[in-house]
Amino acid sequence: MDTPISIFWFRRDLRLDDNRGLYEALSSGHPVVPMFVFDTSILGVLPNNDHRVTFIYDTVQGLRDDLQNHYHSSIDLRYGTPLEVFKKITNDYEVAAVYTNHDYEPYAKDRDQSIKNFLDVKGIPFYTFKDQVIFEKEEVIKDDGDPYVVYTPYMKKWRQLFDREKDLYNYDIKSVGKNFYQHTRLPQLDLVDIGFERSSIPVPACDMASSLIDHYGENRDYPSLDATSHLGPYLRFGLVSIRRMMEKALASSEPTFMNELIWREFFMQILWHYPHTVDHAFREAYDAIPWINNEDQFQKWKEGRTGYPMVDAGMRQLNQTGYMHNRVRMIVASFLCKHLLIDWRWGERYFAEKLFDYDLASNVGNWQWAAGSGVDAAPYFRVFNPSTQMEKFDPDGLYVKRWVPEYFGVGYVSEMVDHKEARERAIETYKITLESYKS
DNA sequence: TTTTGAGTTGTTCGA
DNA sequence: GTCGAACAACTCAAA
Repeated sequence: MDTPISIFWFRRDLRLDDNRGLYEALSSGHPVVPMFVFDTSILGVLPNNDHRVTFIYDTVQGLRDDLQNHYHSSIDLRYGTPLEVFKKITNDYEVAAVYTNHDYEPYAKDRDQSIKNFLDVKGIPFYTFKDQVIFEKEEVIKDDGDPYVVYTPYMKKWRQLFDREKDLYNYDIKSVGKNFYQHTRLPQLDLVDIGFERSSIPVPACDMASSLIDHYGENRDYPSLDATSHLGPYLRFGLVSIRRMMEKALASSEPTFMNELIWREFFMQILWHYPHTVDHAFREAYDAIPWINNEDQFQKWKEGRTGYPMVDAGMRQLNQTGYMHNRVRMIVASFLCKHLLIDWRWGERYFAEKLFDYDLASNVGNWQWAAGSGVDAAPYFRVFNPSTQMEKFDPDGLYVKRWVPEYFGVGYVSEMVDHKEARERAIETYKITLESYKS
């Protein structure tokens, strides 16, 4: 084809509405070919019935339908490494420019740099935009230019900047939608074509009702109420826009929900500034902790057979649904790191395998928080008591009953470790490690 | 440079 | 059952 076109490359922004990079592409003059790459370097390590892949696949199909029905266009689906795909696609089309949105993870940064280098040689501009956060990279920093590593001052500065700028512009493509490349017939890719089969685990439905946000702070800690939004997967893959979510959060006088959105950006900027925290403690000394890393115990934790009902309920919910209530995530994480003295990276990797809303920055940030090794982390001597947590946050046992019914009947396993002993062992281990590290 | 106040989400113990 | 203090010490942010 010899008509010059622009490519819009979808990544973690799988929506047509209020998608900045897409809007910029459509406003640029050339017809826009939307494209998605099923990246073999990411897919290669996943089981062939991975539930996130099914979710992404269905979402992309939804985009395809919308493009067809509303814009007489389609989406160009590709399979391979991004570099292979760009080599091919620059032969298939006369590409005038490539548009996409910023992506901040270490892999994504390298990937985009290599694509930029490739396109540079061909003289094709590569335009990228901020879209998945309100503030990125170095936009929220201290007066001396350093990044924040404590949440509260970061949040205050974030809100200060937000109050001043409050840029919740809606990148509405209605007026430029005619600039999609007009082609309704592009080859279809089925799940089997990318080496996958359909997962039986459905994505949790998303709830952003104002009533939920208004009572977020008071209800969110009770897993049986299910009073959280399940927004995670939708934000993770960009089915919803952060600007629209922030608008909703802003409409409520209850600050807790918005704080959660700010935590997301806090951890993203931490990962941006300190990429080594992906597999190293933010606080160096904590890398010296002599983890016990008992494989059998790890297995019991994964399967939800620890003998602590709150821990087991959480792990079973995770295994069966790809989701775990936030309160319970803290409990199981604390249990793994402190009670079992198993390396937080093991837990982090397991969550990565299972969570629908898995996001590298948040997952690493929160696991390091639980382990005590991260930014603004829980102090090491703070050990969650899984029984007390159940009394406080699942007083009627409704959550536990749902996932661990035998706890109220017969056949429930006994506690794999004694709480008091495990707690003392954890505090002692941390204490000795940190003391010897100093000297 | 120095100082000061503060820091997501807890638990245990003793009064 | 309820309440407040101790836990243990450090680092960060900002004045």
